[in-house]
Amino acid sequence: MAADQRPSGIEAHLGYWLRTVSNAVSQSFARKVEAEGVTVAEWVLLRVLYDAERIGPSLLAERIGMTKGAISKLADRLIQKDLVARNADPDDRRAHTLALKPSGRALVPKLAAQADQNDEAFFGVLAAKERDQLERLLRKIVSARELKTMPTD
Amino acid sequence: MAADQRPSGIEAHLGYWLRTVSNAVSQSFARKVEAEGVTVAEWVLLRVLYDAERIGPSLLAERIGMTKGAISKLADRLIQKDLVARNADPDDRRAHTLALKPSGRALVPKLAAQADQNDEAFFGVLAAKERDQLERLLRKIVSARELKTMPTD
DNA sequence: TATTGTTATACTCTATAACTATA
DNA sequence: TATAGTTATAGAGTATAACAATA
Repeated sequence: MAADQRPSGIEAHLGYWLRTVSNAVSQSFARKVEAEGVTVAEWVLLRVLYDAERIGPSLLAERIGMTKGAISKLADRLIQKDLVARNADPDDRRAHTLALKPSGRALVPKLAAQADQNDEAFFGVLAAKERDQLERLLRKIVSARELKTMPTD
Repeated sequence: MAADQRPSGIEAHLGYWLRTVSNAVSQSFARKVEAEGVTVAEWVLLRVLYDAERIGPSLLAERIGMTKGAISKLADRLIQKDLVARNADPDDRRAHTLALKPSGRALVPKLAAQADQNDEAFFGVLAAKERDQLERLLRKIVSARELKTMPTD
């Protein structure tokens, strides 16, 4: 115990390896979808809307793990790109919903294909069994901490 | 093959899980070291300097996986905080080196302890064997791609 | 008063590229 | 010309907090 007084190095932390790989994967994906004019965070939002049909910023924020303010800004950009529409909620006049426009809906499969490719490029070096392991371990951490990526507000 | 035409969802990608966990770990760490007045990137730089003694921005950039410009800005902040010193290189008058000041050297073990704590908080739910597995898988991806986190220039 | 959502502000991280000073 | 490093600019992502409208 007294033998090693040196502070633990960067590489001693799983968090470091995670950050290294995650940054590389996200940046590579960002470059891939840059041509379509969207960012990583925008892709996530678009993909969620694809399934959700229409959903309000608050619920969306909770689901994606962002603050309401961040969703607002993101939505603004996507609306400006004509990919998403912001609609009034007839029941609650404070509330709004977000939904894909046809151009946005058409874009999602293209982005999904690029996400598939990107995943393959990075995780293709792992055997199928190893990929399952990796996913299992990551999910285990997520569910243990009830992660939503970020504090929701 | 024709059965599933839906674009793959967010959760189908390992990159998504990686990003979720990585962001949470990094943000948690950022909050922890906020009290010491440093950021995650600054911690990495400080820790590398702790071992390297003195090293120039270019080599540093390559080692950490950042651009020279990013290192410059980071160094400026650390110098302003009196944690790091910038010294002229006697051999090549274009070159500089960076080195920890005593206050910076004293800070590293504290930060390392918090990094240890943070790692434990997230990865403590995994068994020792699982942690080894996770590290092995991440390292495998890193070495397969010769990752340096970011394009170096 | 509490809630929904927007807006304003600020800071980190990153990139690209222009620039300075050497070599 | 090439290299070491800085500086300038810009945009994404995030947070916090103030604010307006409505409940």
